[in-house]
Amino acid sequence: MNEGRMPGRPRSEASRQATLMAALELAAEIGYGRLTIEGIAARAGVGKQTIYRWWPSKADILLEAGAAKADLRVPVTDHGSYRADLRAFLEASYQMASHPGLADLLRALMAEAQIDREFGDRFRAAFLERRREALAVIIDRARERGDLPARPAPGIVADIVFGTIWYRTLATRRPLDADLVDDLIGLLAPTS
Amino acid sequence: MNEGRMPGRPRSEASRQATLMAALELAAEIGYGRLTIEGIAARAGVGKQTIYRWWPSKADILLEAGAAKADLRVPVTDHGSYRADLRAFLEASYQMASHPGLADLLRALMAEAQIDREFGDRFRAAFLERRREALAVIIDRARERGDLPARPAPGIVADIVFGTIWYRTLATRRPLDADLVDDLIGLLAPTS
Amino acid sequence: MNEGRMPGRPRSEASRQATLMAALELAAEIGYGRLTIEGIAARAGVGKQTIYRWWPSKADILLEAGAAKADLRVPVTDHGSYRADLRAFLEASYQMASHPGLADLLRALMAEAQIDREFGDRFRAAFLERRREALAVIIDRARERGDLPARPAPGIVADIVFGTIWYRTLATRRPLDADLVDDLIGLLAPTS
Amino acid sequence: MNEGRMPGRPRSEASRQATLMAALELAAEIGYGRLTIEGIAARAGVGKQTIYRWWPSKADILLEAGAAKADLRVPVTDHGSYRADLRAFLEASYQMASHPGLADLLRALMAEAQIDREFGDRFRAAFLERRREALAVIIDRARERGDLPARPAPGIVADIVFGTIWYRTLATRRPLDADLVDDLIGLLAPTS
DNA sequence: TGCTAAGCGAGACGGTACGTCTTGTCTTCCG
DNA sequence: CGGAAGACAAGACGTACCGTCTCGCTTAGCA
Repeated sequence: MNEGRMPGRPRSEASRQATLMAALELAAEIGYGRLTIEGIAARAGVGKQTIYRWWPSKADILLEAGAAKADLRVPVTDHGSYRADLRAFLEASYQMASHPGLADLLRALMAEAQIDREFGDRFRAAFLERRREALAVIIDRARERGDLPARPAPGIVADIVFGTIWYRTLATRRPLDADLVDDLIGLLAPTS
Repeated sequence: MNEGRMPGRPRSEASRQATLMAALELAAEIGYGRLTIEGIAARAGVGKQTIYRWWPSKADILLEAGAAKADLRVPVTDHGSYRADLRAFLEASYQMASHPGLADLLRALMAEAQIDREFGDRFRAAFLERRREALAVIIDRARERGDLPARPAPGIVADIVFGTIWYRTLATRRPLDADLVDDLIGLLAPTS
Repeated sequence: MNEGRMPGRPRSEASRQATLMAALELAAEIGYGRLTIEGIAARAGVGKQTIYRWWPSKADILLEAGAAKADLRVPVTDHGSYRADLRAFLEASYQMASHPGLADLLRALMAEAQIDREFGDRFRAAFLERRREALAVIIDRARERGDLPARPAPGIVADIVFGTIWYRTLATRRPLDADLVDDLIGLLAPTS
Repeated sequence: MNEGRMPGRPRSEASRQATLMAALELAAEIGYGRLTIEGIAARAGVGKQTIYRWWPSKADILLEAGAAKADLRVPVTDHGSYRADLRAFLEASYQMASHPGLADLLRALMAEAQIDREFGDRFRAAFLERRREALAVIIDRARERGDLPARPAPGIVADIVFGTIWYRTLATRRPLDADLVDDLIGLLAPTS
């Protein structure tokens, strides 16, 4: 649909990259709370209007920057059993949530999603739902194998898994650890 | 230690109440994102300085207002078994999270706790830790009864319980429901 | 040095004019003491920052507004004699000091010059010194004509002339009148 | 009518003195522009209300403090001639205006008199008119002696004398000096 | 000796204005 | 026409003082 050349000067990829980079750096240096559009524009050497033209809010800049930096796909390769698949998924997740810069970014985006409803919808679609879909692949595979416990229901497994990860990130600020992974697997994919 | 009268004009309880009330009302009407200290002061008929003198941020006003409104103690009365105690606790929690005004308030406070580190510490101490302590009472009672499963460890039970509740509140915006309560109990306090 | 176009949006002449006008009107209506930058901005339909960007204080706004309104050059045209030149100068001055709005403005600026040292320097340079220079032209001309009394010295003539005008304005609030003009001329430029 | 003792606790002379002293010291240290009633009360160890009970503005405190400190009567003792009386008066005046603390105080009070009309009336009555009356004594004595020039009229002499002194104080910030005294006497009380 | 009345230090109150910061829009010139 | 620069209107921020109002406590004269 986009193959026909657009009229006028094309969007500057350099400005886009500079903006995303500046937003990530500034957020890391001064924190999301003190992040401003003016600051990002100044750091990036970019006009403010250029930012307003392409992103609806500073949270959207970070969402795109985060998506670009850490391509957030989690491995859903087949490890032979639901239990092994789940362990791999959880360990990848806790790797991710343990990276301090990334954890700070996710905290800020989840916070903004509560305050700005419209960004919340975009964040859910662009991040939260993708993560649930990744887990859904594992669960579907287990169901086909006949490997999946009757309870809890698939959606509730996701609520428990992601709930625990997010609660650790947002409320206790302790990262996910190996003990918690073991306990979750013991509960959700028992051996017997 | 404080019973000796302080010198100077005593704090006005009327102003305190008016501020808390105004903050709750305005947050409900226009949302936390558009809430301002100026607006609260105007609605309450109170000087801005009076607010700044007693609360460090608008989130702290809402924290105190929420604590005053819904005295957040959850029932930890003894229902005879860990399973019954846990069910009562979860049902009370999901009652609370289902109250739309209260859920919005908690979302906003959890969001602010991510953005403002110092408020985060106060929020954790005044709300999150109290909730964990309530659950700890139930778990201790179960341990004394010999009613408590070996795994998961008590702290992790709390992470799973509160994680699931908060994830539903923050990420899916669907309240806790009876199915989820059943599944959680099935996992954490199995019958056999 | 400035002829090359500046980058960015140029200063809005409309905002500048509106600010000067609003300041003069408000000062006339409510008096200098009750004049506020917020009020000027509101009346002018201008952002506060636009005012702070271009003027260091409300007194400077009025100084510029006054300079713009009554272009304060006094006639120094040659009337043939020191006596006639001096009379013309004094009569123009007392015309000016008799205009009630202008007298109020000058009173306020002289007052502010006492309280704010830095504005005092600007006021001296932009107004008081210019007036002394105008009188100096008359005195120089008289000296060339051989028309100038030996005493008092030129600088002291200025102190006496302007001192009397300002004292009437500030201390007695009676404007300069014809009698005082006659007496000053009789003293400073006697006939014999 | 007031000689009968008032009921209630009498005014504290200690608080009055502390207030006047604190006002003078603070004005000298930080300048009239940054002087505040709160600051005076704090420095004096006095309640704000105690100040508001007795003085209508900070300028009135300084007016009373100045009057107390330098009792401002100028010598009007008879020196035998108008010329000698005038010289004594001018020299006493320029002594006064040369004292830097006092000059700053007078500048501030004259400035405030322009901005606050009601204080202006009090300042005129308590200070400016008294000074004119002192000069009037000298002029009356000269008239009785037959020593007084026909022109300028007595009131205009005062305008010229005080005008010159104040102009030097307010506009040029150079104190009155011996040359100016000589020239003024030469003009207003010529020898022949 | 106790009562009444006003002044006292302290400090919170409702407000106003400050000067700064940020937002999102606009207006210019350059490439 | 996209982009950098930067001025613009709007308005919230947190601070400083304002002038007023309670407090509990003197400190006097009057009973």
